[in-house]
Amino acid sequence: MNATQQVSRPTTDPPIDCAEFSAVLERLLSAWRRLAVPGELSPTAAFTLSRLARDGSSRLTDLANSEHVTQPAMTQLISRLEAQGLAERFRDADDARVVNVRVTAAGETLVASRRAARAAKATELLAALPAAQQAALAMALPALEALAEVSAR
Amino acid sequence: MNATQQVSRPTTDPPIDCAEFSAVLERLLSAWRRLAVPGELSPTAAFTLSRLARDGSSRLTDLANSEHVTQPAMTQLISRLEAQGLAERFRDADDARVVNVRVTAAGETLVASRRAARAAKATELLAALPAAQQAALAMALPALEALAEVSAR
DNA sequence: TATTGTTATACTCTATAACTATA
DNA sequence: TATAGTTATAGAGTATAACAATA
Repeated sequence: MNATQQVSRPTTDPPIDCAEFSAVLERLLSAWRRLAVPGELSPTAAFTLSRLARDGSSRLTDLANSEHVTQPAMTQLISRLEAQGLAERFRDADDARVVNVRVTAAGETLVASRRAARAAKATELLAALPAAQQAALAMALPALEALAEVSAR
Repeated sequence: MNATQQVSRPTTDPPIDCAEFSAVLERLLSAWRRLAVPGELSPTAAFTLSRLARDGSSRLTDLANSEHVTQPAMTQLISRLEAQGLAERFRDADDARVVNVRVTAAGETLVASRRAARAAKATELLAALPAAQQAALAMALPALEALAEVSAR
């Protein structure tokens, strides 16, 4: 039967154990959750604000979809962020039904400080790894970036 | 002053941009969070159950600490998992105050099916990357694993 | 007296359903 | 009539404080 011979996949034999990769990512996510800056922001709020800071303003509905929460939940989340002075609504010029959201200066400051805090933790954790593993991560950085990109849909 | 010469770090010059790495990881985790298997389990419940399945039984207090929730919150979470037949309490032989928790067979089944679902998603997403990037991720897998390990404290 | 866990209570966040305004 | 968003209400999950049992 020649089952040992890969059939019609020239060079694309699975070079990576997807289940293993998925499991590792889950553990990383679990760990990340724990070193999240406590207090101030809920996970969804943090990701939403971070996204607004990264990608610019966005429609309320789009935010709801991309964070996988309902429209009413996002309405309330944005209201909370607005009350905290971290984000603000503005009407759409073309369609009066639409509500756009953008981060405020205070929001950007907060996002930046949270990022800095996480980067500091990351520095500390990465320093605990042997140089070879650090190098492997450095080499995989573009791939991780690409994966985040394709996963963001 | 010779500031350009690294002082006492022979070969461990930062081989990786920690801020960049942290930012990418944040995006990746944000995306990963959304493709979590929906419904049934809260994030904390899922992580707790997954941990029990991976590392074996654990004290209630340790679970609370490792998931960064309070003891009462973990008490209730375990009660919920117990009511769903996914985990169970058992008393400690040495110390009658202690409550240990373990996953049930049903719990293991659920964890396994969730893992499989995520692995399937991972397979799909990874397949969208060029072979070179897949290879880079495969090479970085042990390092990611080690990072998850050191982050778990 | 300290530690382990539970119960009581209140608050935050989210979902579903019903509603308003605009297209 | 469909779409964008809000309001109303209820439920899940968590925290703080007070408590019970054991060490």
